[in-house]
Amino acid sequence: MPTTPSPTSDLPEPDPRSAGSDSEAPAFSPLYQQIKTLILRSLQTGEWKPGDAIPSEFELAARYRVSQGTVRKAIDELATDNLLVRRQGKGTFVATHAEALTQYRFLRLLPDTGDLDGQGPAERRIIECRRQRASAEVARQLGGRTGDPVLQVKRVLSFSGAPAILEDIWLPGGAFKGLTLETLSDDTGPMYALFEARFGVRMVRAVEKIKAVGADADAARLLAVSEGQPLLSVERVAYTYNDVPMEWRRGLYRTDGRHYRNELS
Amino acid sequence: MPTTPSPTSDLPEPDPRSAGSDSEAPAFSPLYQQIKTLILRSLQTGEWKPGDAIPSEFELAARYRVSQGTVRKAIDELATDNLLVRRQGKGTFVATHAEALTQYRFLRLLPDTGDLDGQGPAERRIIECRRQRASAEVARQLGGRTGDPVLQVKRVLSFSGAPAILEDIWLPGGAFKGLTLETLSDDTGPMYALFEARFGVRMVRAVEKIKAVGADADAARLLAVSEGQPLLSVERVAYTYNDVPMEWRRGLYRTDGRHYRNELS
DNA sequence: CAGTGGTCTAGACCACACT
DNA sequence: GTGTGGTCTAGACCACTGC
Repeated sequence: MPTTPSPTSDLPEPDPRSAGSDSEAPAFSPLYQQIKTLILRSLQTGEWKPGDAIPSEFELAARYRVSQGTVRKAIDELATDNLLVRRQGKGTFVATHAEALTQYRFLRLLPDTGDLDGQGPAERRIIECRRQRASAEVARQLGGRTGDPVLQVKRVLSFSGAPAILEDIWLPGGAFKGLTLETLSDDTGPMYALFEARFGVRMVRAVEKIKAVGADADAARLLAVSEGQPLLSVERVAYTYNDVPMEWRRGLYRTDGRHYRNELS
Repeated sequence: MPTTPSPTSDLPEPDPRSAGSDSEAPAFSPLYQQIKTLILRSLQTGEWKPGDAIPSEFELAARYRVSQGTVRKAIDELATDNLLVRRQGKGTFVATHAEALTQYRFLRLLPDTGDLDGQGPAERRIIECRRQRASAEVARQLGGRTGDPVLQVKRVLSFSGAPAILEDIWLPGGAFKGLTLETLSDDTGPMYALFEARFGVRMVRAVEKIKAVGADADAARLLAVSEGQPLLSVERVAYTYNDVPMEWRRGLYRTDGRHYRNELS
């Protein structure tokens, strides 16, 4: 952490409270919301990277010229959104997929028996990894245009030797320059952790559409089931900061002996 | 709202701050957590019912002999858990399933096309409604004992005349005395709203296990699909306040033209 | 010990709803 | 206007971490 306090140029925004004139409709926004936006911007630009400690609440308060309590409220909300992690006595850190506790946070497939998590990390087998042009469908999901360069990865995940998940993954080519079959094969650990470490892309949020489908010939072969067997189809769009889509994937899950767990509230 | 301030007997707990003695390990718990527990208790006992306004923050502060800010923090957390709803200028209200915005909050089946919600309310057809003894499985899910009285409801939900969901629902008999086929048939609107209004049971949280299965003969007939067609199996345990299980249900969803939507974060 | 986040308070003022 | 929740501040003190 720098010991020198931030210069005032760190505060491009004028003090919103000075806009005390009774003008028209200034679209009131609470200070802490604005602070939240500023912190988000620093996350997005990579000023603070996943795993890093961000400046202390008092430092940020000085930098943004607000009280510590206001910074606190902003951080509170970012922490409940899982963008930041607070650790008492140590500091506040940028959340990451590279920690034991938050690993596989987006993988909801669990064994039916036993309350424990997913029987250790899965074995990965890459079926395909190639660069190509986005189809209309892929482009739409990734918020790009048909023909944009994209990277397709197809892989099978197995638990204790038994194939369980077949995934087709599309990534925007620009953000993942240099991602190759070797990069993926050499890596152990969650794919999203690799994305953070190598490409500075942190997945923050995802939306899934789930259906029951019958296995087609390809899926049946790769998942070692008979054609037509019911599989869970899980379509996911994953987003980085500020709701920018960065991945589209379709998974086919075998759910004999396993289930997709979801919590409603 | 009562105009008389609460007597001190409303505060059975001694002021936790007076425990200043350097005793062993007092299991430190923040004041606002304790307030949260007290509020939860009033929700559980029905002192404040779904839809009711709870006392203002200042009233509660006086009642619990803490500052308004501390009550606020307690309410904040209960509000983010969807147990309470804040409405600026009006008050804080006990959350309910009987409002347009929170209706069908636990029903995640949406049409594939169109971003709008579930094509209007579903048509309900009750197939079965009978009292019986809990099987070992049902008893385990409801936290009771084999042989306990339970109520089973079996029904089909249709959208625009097309059957989409087949549900088997088990409820603890004690809490739902007087629930009959007529009660269910006469009611329009969400089942969980009926539970609140008639039995004072508010569903707060639920856990679902999702699988892909093939339709059996019964399901095929009731959902108008061919036997073996892939269906989404959604097993749910729903809880009231304080994680008391109050419902176990298994749904079979047709997912041709619809999907189960889930958000990860 | 110093530095960090966590709790609690008290008071001022703003925004919104109702009457 | 009155009463509600919503924001912001300033300061005191507690709890945890690591030197």
